[in-house]
Amino acid sequence: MMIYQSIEINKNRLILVKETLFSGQSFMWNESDHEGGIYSSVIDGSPVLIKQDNPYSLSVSVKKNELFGIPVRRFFEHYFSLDIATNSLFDDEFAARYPDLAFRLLKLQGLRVLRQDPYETLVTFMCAQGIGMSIIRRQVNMLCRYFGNEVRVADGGRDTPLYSFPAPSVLADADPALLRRCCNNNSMRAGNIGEASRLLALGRLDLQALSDPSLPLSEIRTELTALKGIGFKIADCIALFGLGRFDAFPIDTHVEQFLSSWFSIGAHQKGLSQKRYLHLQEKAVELLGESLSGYAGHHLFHCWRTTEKNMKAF
DNA sequence: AACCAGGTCTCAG
DNA sequence: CTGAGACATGGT
Repeated sequence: MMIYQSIEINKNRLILVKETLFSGQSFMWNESDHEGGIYSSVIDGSPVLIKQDNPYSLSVSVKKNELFGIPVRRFFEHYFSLDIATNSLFDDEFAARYPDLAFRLLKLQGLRVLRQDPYETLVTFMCAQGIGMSIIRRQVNMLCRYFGNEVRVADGGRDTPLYSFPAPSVLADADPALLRRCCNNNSMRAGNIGEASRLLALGRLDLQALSDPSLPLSEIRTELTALKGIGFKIADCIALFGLGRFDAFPIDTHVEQFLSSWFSIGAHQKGLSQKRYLHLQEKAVELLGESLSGYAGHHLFHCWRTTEKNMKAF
């Protein structure tokens, strides 16, 4: 018997975005014109169905009363970061300086950055080096398929198998050849993910401790970049998407492009050295404000990809 | 057919 | 500290 919970959200238009669905494990809200989107995932070992009933509300189906010991409704309010006012990510000064952009961003007020599982986020972004979203998604899907646990869920009429994201101890002991296949045949990446998983399984690295909101971002970055395969960008992504640090501002190839194109930040050089990365980040935070720069940056990221690069929705 | 994808590491200068 | 090359493969 499925327990059916309903969540209503502000008066924003909201739709599930599939573009950022790396795995079926993680996703984001987005504005869109169609309704009725349905999304399935495995959270805390349980199959979860999330459905858009109308532009203003979602419904969540899950067999449990609680996820991670938190009542389901409250969990999803946290998961979808409903505590964040997405209509004030960009202030009046920003709107005055960039009126056209501010207008375009209005449509994205439904875009929500999720508070996702730290380990899942870490592995997912370790899979995201210099390749397209489709390959990233495939890697994470394969990791779940081969190393996660299967759960079944009634999706409308049919019975679809879902797979949980594997625990650190599982990837820590994974068969190297199979792990490499799941990592786009990149043995270096597979090795790095295995090594990071081993450190976590052994307790040498504690992502829970890194979730402490009082930690300075620089300290989080220092801890994460100590791992092979994690540089500034991925460390900041883990902080933003996996540690709930909406003040973390990752700079990838798209962000670098819009910083230059829209805001004339860092226009004259190319290549992202560590020094330049920190410089661009400082300028971006100056522009977007300290506390939610990463959240705002994600709105800009999405706006750039959809309205300037004309990339597909998923 | 090139070139770009949610980069990072290594190694030379 | 900076720059070039390797890593790998699907999309446009």
